[in-house]
Amino acid sequence: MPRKSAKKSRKELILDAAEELFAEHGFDGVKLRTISGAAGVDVALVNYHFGPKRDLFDAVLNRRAEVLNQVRSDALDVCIADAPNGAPSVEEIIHAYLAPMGIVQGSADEGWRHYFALVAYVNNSPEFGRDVMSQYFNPIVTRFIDALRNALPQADDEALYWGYHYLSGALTLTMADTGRLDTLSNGLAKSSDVEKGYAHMIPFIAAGFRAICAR
Amino acid sequence: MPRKSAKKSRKELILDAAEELFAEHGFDGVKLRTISGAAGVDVALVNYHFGPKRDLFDAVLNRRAEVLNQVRSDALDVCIADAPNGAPSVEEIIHAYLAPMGIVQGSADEGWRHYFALVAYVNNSPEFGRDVMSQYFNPIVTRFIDALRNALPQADDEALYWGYHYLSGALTLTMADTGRLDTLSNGLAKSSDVEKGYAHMIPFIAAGFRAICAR
DNA sequence: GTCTATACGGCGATAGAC
DNA sequence: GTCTATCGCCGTATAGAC
Repeated sequence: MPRKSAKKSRKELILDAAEELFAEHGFDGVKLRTISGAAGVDVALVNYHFGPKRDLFDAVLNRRAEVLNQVRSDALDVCIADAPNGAPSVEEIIHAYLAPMGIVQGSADEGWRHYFALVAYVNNSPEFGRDVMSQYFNPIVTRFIDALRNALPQADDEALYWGYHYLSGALTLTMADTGRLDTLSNGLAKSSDVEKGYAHMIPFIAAGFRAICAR
Repeated sequence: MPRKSAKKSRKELILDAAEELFAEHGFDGVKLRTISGAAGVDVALVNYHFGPKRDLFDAVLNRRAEVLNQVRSDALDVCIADAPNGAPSVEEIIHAYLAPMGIVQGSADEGWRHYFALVAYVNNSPEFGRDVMSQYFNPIVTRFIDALRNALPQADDEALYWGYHYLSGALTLTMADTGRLDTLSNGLAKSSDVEKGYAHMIPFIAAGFRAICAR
């Protein structure tokens, strides 16, 4: 078992290539031959390791989902533990929810950036959005909504869910990193500037939650 | 030329079918044969009317883009005209930006619902997000950002663009209507309930803009 | 257990004959 | 406008080499 930067197995190389290509072109926009070519392996090896194409797609999603959930869960634990009477502010909760995005900075691994773009694709997809997102992320999202409910005592539950929906949309468009923001703003705002994207997002979303959850 | 509900031309039937299928499965997820089958015409007729597949995709986007831009532009004009000293509030501007969504209610035409889902797909796509969205919507978006700048005098321009980015993400996920919100909330919030989705969105986004544009 | 060479049945978009 | 042909490539299966 490769502990640290041991040379990657071919199985991992396939996952890396699939991750990047699925994120950029979607499930149907990628041919298995393109993936195998990018990974430098034979086409048949993909089928050997993962079976049909759809199973490869799931394997890609699966690989980092657990890590992602753990990072978020830990961040939420910490912010609850640090808060007076265990009730962190809305800002602190949103900050914890965005914590995994810090991985993308500071890490030389491009894989996470591709993975987030893939999640953005999945989240907005009518084909996969409901089932796949629910399968991997519902438990952790529910934890965050519980924390938000606690921080906003007068919140109407329906408004809370809509608020999360807006947060989810804003976040995934940012993760998709399409470059449109750059074009629109003539380079003033850069969609690749994740740090700024997330920094502005915390007060923006927190204020939104307060606005619709006040009574 | 069919003025009102004259029977649809086969060209329009093809556009209708393509609109729905592209919205649901993305560009690569749809076969021309599926489109022609759904439209009840021969495959070759698609190529005859529109040329290659990509041109059909553009034709679908094009068809309603002008109407959409006009509706938004008119709504903005009205809200500027109605406002004291021509300076509408942030809420009023967001409301105008969401105006076209009213089309989807009150209209029996399912086409608009499919079109909005298609725009959601395009907006989040790394392949099309930058160029296609800019091509069709940059002018109108710039008008709205100008209005927002006017409503938020202390606004930093970069923050303004990020704010629009979050609005865009929240809106397109709502338009994508993936049904995830229903699953997540156990049916308490319904992603098909566009009226509620947009009603909450106005105060949510307006508060967000105020928060990051205050000094 | 890992991997490669090869093959195959099917269907993709498109163009040319009519 | 329509019908038919074409050519290439798609995902997948398998037999067998390391």
